Amino acid sequence: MVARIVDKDLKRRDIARAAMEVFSERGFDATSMSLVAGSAGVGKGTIYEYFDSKDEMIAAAILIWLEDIIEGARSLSQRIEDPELRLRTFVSESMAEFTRDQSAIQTSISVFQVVLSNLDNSKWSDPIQSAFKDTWKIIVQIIMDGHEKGVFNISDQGEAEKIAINLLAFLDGICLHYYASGGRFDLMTQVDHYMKYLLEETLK
Amino acid sequence: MVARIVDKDLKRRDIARAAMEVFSERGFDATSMSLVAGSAGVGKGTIYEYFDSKDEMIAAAILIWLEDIIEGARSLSQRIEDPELRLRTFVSESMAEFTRDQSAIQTSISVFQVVLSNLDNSKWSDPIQSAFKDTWKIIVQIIMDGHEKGVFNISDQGEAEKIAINLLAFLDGICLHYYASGGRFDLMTQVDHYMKYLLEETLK
DNA sequence: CTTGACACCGACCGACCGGTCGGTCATACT
DNA sequence: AGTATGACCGACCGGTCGGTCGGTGTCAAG
Repeated sequence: MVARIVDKDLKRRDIARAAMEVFSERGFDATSMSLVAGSAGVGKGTIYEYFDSKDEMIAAAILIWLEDIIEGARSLSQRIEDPELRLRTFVSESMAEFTRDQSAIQTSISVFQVVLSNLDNSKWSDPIQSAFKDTWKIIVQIIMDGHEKGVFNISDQGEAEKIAINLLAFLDGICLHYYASGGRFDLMTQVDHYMKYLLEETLK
Repeated sequence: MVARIVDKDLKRRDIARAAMEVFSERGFDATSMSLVAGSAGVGKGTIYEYFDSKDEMIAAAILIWLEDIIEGARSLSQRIEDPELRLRTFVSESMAEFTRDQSAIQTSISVFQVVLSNLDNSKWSDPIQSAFKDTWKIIVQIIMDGHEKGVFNISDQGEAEKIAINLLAFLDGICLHYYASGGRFDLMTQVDHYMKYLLEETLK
């Protein structure tokens, strides 16, 4: 009765991963589903066995991609006791993907494109927005933890939340500029510059 | 002999302005040329009397839009002697467009989409990149001027350049996050927070 | 071997879009 | 009035893309 059973969820992730790769190379709108199918090594029809539409697919792919990065950075930094080093680690680990190879930045550009262009369709963008919010919460948590340990000097949680927003904004902005400028400056130098003043001045 | 002569350049700007409005509402790829034509109150064919292609049009529209903002902020801030206030004014005036109404932010999202997705075609993105670079140069100039006047304390021009890159990255990033979050925080509060530490700590 | 459930596929379809082009209209010169 | 010219237009075309659907291969149970 039961024919061959494949791990639906695993295959979904495999296709999503391949899709992210092509989308990041050519951009969302410029990438056809046939191309995604070819890159994933499946037929176009098969994709629609695993995803409802092109939009749903890219949204799912982005979510998987984000979760991987955030979870990686979170789990790695959480093992560190010193709040200052923990914050540094979380930031540098979040950026590690981007310093390793250019294509990750192109991927994040696609993410922005999709999140921003499909904003009206909250069905897809809500989970992605909530992934961004998770990152924000982690940073606030790290700062508040450092505050309780007496390492970071801030007035209240509201201050920590503002700092976290600005840090995230800066990180996204610097990636964007790095990419838009064609890599004409050193990414990590700029991040270090920001972190230096954040840790040595703002949080002291 | 000579029939009716219209101001080609003026009309080009009018169409470009209308185009920017539609693109910012629906996104670049999702906006057809017919729609642009309708919004600009001209026929589709007429658009091609003033622009070579859809790409060329959005690139020109972006350039016009950027130049307006930068020139406005530059001319207004340049009349101010005090370097600190001049920098504050340049920043707040650059952001003024965005605080006035949401649609400007949507517009800037379109800008990013286009600049980033068409990067390989340097023909269109070069002038836009150079407009970004102009803004960067203005900020560096303001900081260096303040340094020479003994108001800003920095080590060298390299430091000023790093600060300018980070400031620009932050401004772009915060606009993006503001839009992506659906306006869930106060834009100018966050900008003030950044400027406060920039002026009171980093540049002191 | 037969059967049937299931994963998989790619030819096909209809909608849409960027760009063109032949023609119209208004103007201004003769 | 006649006519030349530039501005304007929208029906049309070639091509593309997201999504569908009927069919094929395969594996396991009977």
